Amino acid sequence: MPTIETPTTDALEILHREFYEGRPERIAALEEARANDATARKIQKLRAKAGLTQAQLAKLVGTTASVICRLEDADYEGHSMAMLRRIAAALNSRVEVRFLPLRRPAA
Amino acid sequence: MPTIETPTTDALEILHREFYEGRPERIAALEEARANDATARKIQKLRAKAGLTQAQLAKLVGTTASVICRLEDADYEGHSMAMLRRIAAALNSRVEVRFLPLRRPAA
DNA sequence: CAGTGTGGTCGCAAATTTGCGACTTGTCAA
DNA sequence: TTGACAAGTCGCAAATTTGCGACCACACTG
Repeated sequence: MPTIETPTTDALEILHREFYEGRPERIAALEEARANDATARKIQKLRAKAGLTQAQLAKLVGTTASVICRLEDADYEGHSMAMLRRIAAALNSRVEVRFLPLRRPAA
Repeated sequence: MPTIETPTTDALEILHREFYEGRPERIAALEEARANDATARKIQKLRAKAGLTQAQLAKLVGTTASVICRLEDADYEGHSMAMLRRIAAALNSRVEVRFLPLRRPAA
């Protein structure tokens, strides 16, 4: 156990230092989890904004509620552009993907 | 054949009026083709910017050149977030997806 | 010409996602 | 409590994507 010298009020920051710092593989996994969660919530938000239940959106998209539920699960790793586009189309939107420079972990 | 009254210099616009106007299904297909093409070119551009050949990027990503080639094909319809993220990670980037209001076909 | 490097196509097995029904949980109201 | 509804979980077959080798076309260079 390393001596902790920097006082911290943020438990998350401690965790970050403990498990991720200097470990690119873990950082990639973190980034991936973050991206999946972000996608899931965007779908959920878009559906909520349209005032639809999962079942209603499912019908619009041409699938079932359990599928929508899966897409809105933060731990789901299988997002495909095809499905995202179907969701978007049903909600009168379109999907845009962007490649951005890697967000630098707070110094 | 409808009489064309509005003079046009843009063949693409004529095509658009002929085949897509008022046909939501076709418009969706168009949007999809557009999105696939855009994604393909973003990958290509990102790779070019990094100064890599398809084979080199493939090695970084952990796959083969033919796979990269396929991803850069404008007609490829199978883009997945998982693969896009692998590409991004190899090129020190991250992927962001956004749902945008449907672009209104030019009035 | 032969040799090499880059981009591209095709086919097929392996891995992954989608489709969907069955079932559980939680909430709200009669 | 019962009924109804929204959300969520699980398992499995079907569909789709990925992995990868073999092969073609081109351009360039010795």
